[in-house]
Parts: sequence; C-alpha cells; structure tokens
Amino acid sequence: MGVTTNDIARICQVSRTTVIRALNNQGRISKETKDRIVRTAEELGYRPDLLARGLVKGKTMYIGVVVFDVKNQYFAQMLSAIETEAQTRGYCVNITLHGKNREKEVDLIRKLVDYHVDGLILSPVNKGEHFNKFLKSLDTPLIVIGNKVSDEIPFVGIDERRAAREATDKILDSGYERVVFVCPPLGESKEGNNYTHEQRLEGFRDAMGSRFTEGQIISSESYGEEAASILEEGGGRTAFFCSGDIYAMDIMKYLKARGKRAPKDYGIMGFDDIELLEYLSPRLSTIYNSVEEVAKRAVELLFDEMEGREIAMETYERYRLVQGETL
Amino acid sequence: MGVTTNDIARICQVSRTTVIRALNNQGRISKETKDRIVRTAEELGYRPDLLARGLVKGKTMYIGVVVFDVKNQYFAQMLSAIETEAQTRGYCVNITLHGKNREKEVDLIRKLVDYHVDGLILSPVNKGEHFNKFLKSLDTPLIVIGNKVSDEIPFVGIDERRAAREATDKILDSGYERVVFVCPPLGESKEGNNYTHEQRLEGFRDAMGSRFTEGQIISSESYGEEAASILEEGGGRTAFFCSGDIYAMDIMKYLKARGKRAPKDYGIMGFDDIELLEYLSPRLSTIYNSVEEVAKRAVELLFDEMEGREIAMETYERYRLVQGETL
DNA sequence: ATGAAAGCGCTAACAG
DNA sequence: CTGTTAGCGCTTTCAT
Repeated sequence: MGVTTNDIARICQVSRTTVIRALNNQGRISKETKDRIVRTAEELGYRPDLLARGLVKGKTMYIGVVVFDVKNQYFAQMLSAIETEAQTRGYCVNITLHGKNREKEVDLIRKLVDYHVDGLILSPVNKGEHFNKFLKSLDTPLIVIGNKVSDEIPFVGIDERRAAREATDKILDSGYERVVFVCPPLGESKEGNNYTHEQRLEGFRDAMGSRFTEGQIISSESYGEEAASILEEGGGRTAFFCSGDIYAMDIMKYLKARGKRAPKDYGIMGFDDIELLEYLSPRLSTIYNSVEEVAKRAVELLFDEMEGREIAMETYERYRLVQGETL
Repeated sequence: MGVTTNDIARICQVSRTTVIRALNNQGRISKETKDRIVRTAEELGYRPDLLARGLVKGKTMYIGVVVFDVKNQYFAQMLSAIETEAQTRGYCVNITLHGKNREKEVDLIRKLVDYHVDGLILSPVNKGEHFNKFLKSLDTPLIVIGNKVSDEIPFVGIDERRAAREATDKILDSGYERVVFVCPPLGESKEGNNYTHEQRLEGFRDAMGSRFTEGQIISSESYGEEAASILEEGGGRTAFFCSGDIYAMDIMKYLKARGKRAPKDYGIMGFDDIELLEYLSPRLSTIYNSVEEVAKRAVELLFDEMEGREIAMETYERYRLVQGETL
C-alpha cells in the first residue's frame, strides 16, 4: 500500500541500493543524488517498512515487557520507569498483560519472541524447571523482576526476606505482643510463582523465631474479616504485617468501618510504598521497595546482555523502612 | 538462528509449500505427511517468524495503543479493559507511553504503523488540523478515546459537558454559594489536546450561567494552596468541583493538614471515579465515567472498522453521578 | 495431494 | 560514487 524504496528508485532513476544509502545516510553518495532522493521520499511520504527491516536485520529496536496487571500501582510505576529508560536508548517498549493467567503468559512471551523483540523483561507468574527451560530456550536476552525463576535467569529485585525480617523486628520492637502476617497471594494456586511473597514470609519467620506459629498467617481472600475476628479475640496488642500495601489498605478500611483504628487499636505495616499512600491517613508504615530503581536497573542489565556483556545473575537494589503513623 | 520451514522441508523431504500447509492446516494434504511434518516441527521447536508472516500478509494481529501514562488509574483501567477485549478476539495489544510529549506521541504512532499494527487506539495529547491530517494519512483503522481530534476521527467517550453541568447543578442544589472549578490541565500548554477538560469547563459554565466568573477557575499547579486561600477568604459555603479525582484527593489532603475537612468546612466533587477512591474516606462525590465500557466499545468499533464496516464518528457511553460524602 | 516460482520490502556483500 | 545480486522466512497463485 505504501511507498517503497522501489518506487523512489524508479522515480529518481537510480537503484534501490542508492535509495537506501541516501535514506540511511551511510556509504559514499553524492550530495546531489542524495538530496534528490531524500526530497522525493519526503514528498511521497515514504516510510520504511519496519517488518521488512526487522526481518533482514534480525533486530527490531523493541523490548517486550510482560506483567500481569497495570491497575496494580507497583507495576504501573515499574512500567513507567522501564519506558523512560528504554526510550533514552532509542528503543520502544511493547507492554503486554495477562492477568495472572499462566498459559497466556507463556503465549505472550512466545509471541514477543516470534516478533523478534530484542530483549524481554518479565515479572512472571510461572515457575519451575519447565518454565526455566522454556525461558532458556528462547535465546532472547531477558531479565526477571521480582519473582525469581532460577539461578539461570538474571534477576533484579530487593532482598525481600531481609526487608521483611527488619520490618517484623521493627513491629516487635514497637511492643506488639502478637504479629500476624497477611499474605493473600500465598492462598492462591501453588502452581503460581510467589517467590516474592514466599521470601517475605521467610523473613517474617526469621524474625519471629520460636514465637512463630502457623496461626499467625492469613492467606485467605477474606483477610478483612479474619483480621477483625483476630482483634475481637483479644490477646494482647496486635499488629498486622501485610505483604503488600493494598492489603493493609483494605484491612484499615475494613476495621475502620468497625470502629477500630491504627495505631490506637492495632498496628499495621505494609510493603511496597506505592505512590497512592500519600493520599491516605494515617500514613501507613511500610517498606519502600525501589521499584523505579529496580526497573531502571533491569533495563540497564538487559542492554548489557543484549550487547553481549556478562551480567550478574542476581542484582539487589536497596529497600528502606518507611516510618509511618500506623505502628 | 531458529528453525525455519526450509529446515523442516529438507528433513521431511517435501517442499516448503507442503510444510506450510501442514502447519497451518489448510488445503488438501495427506494425513500421513501432515503428521510427520507437524511432529518434526514440534521436535525441532519450530516457531513461525512473525515478522516474515506480517510482511507478506500485511496483517500482524496486533493492535497498538498510545497513551501518556499508566500511573494514572484512569489509563490503567482503560488499558486493562482494552487488553482483555482484544485478547478475546485473538489479538495482542502493544501498549506504548509518551508522557505528554507531543512529538514522541507522533513518533510512537508512526512507529506502530510502520510495524503494521492492524489498528490503533489513542488518547492523544496532540490536536489541530495538522495532527488530524496526520492521522488520516495513516490509513490504519484508529479510534480516539477521550480527547477528540476532529469530526473525521472516530471518537468514543462520555458526554463530558453534560456530566459536568449535572455535577455543578448537584453542587448548587446542595446549597453551596460559591463553586470553584479546579482544572490544572487547563493551565498547561495551549498546544496540547485538552478536549476532555475543556468540555468539563463548558459544562461548569453552562450550569453556572450568569453566576460564572473567571475567578472561579483554578488552573495552576499549586491548586492546593489556592484552594486553601479561597477558603480563608470566607464568603459563603464553598465547594470545589475538580476536573479529575486526583486533584480532589490532593486538595482534601492539603486542606486536611490545615484542619479543614469536607463536607463540614467545604464541599468537593471529583471526576472519573477511579478505583482507589474506595480506600479513602470520606468517600468522594464524583462522576463515574465508564472507562471500562468506553475502552470496550473502542475495541469493538476498531474491529468493525478493521473489518470494513461503517462506524459512527462519535459514540457516547453512559456516565453516572456518584453520591459520596463530600457535598 | 504436492511442488515450483514469484514476491512482500528491505539490507548487505561484492563488483565496477 | 553507484549498481547487481542474493537473501531474510513466509505465503500464495498456478501447475502437475
């Protein structure tokens, strides 16, 4: 449908090669013919066919990103950072979503690879040896954010376990007698990749030591109700350590409707420090997870990998406890 | 690098044409050879090169989406809906962001078109005849959401003007003597497409009628402070009508820090009904703008257009006043 | 039921 | 400085 180099070559009475040289200004070419070609190309509204170019060059100047959701602020922030970082390098980002559907995730990755994206950034919901093999078989540079797949797939994130331990220590230091770990993702299918949340649980366990009991974990969808009934029980000053700010927000909302408020009636701590916390009060105590830095680093590493440099299999960014008003 | 139809043809001792027929099961082919081909293709891990396929078919089964931000919940919800809707039709979505950079927006659109996406959904920040011509010149089916470009580019959205008028009427009916319209986007460059917000302003004007004065518009970045100083002035019960929930949230936060609360000290109304409002209290009065429906409709129309059907140039979805606690 | 040949639009190696 | 040739991997007539 569009104008091709052939058309221009015919009109300018030169070969296609010359047209290419003029348009991509490479190689020796006389200023006159070049100008003539460039001018007619513009007049005709010539646009290179990127599929054809990609086919022959084996590069597309696109990097693919696969995540499950953008409504989740964590991913929204991540995607923004990736986009910015990639564009400064002249690359475009192709973002695709699958909503925690594991087969769809694999399909999307495949399709991106079949389209020859030059690199891939994922925050996968799949896990296991099968998925690991799959990723390795792609021979496309890729970086995983957050949910580690294996030691063979480069990973960027924060030390979730240590962060969770410190957070729990902080809660304990604040004098809470009972600490409950709230982590709905752990209640989801065991087939999914929950590395991040599992690490947080480990950190919680580390800090609790001998005080840990299974009863201190809420992993159901109805965590609001469960939290409420735990508070009803009595049994000492209680704090909820939530494996995600959003769960903390839900709990605060739920308990508030029942007349209970933090930090007066209970303590609560989140995880992620998503941007919308600034609109809430009381300010939630949480852990800043450096999404932007993680995303930026992921892009850096991806480009290193794309350019053939050796990269670390694990890269950790800093996290930081955020002192709020809910402990 | 990968396995091609040529490799399979050689191995199976057939022609490439036969391989294609087997793999895409089309045309007549004996079950035996077909099975043999399919099996070896699987064994070798054959994957079709989508660039090559796209090049020859002129279709890519991708639709491109260009918006400026995903951190904005409005867009996050929109993108989710588009993704879901497109995937049920077997299409992938390529989301790209430009952060209100007008040149970058044009570049991204161009690039998507040069990659032969089969359709395009935009919420543009460009406007004017030049941009209109540009879009028309693409000869790629496209739909615009929210910011109308012209009568020649299919548009989906809600009747912003009418919604804003009703909202203002509602505020006036609630007994507020002074109503201020808060719309920071109107303070940005006049070069940008602010159709949505301009319509909301018109609606506000419609409702205010002779009571309207220019002094009732806040369009600066420091709307928090301005709102505060307006309240200080005194001068009757005051309400802020914000052209976006986020501005309302900011104002509430700002005023709260100064000891003023809605609806006791002032009234406030938002626009969009973004999902995170449910975490706030008091519940913001606002206007539900049917993002999901709008997005879904946009995809429907896009497919109609892609399939050659005639489509309406303007499509409006319902909106709905949401009765909150801030008026 | 299968194959040969041409072509999508671009690039690159090699001549001249 | 310019042109010729071959090819990326797939699809699509048109033959056989």
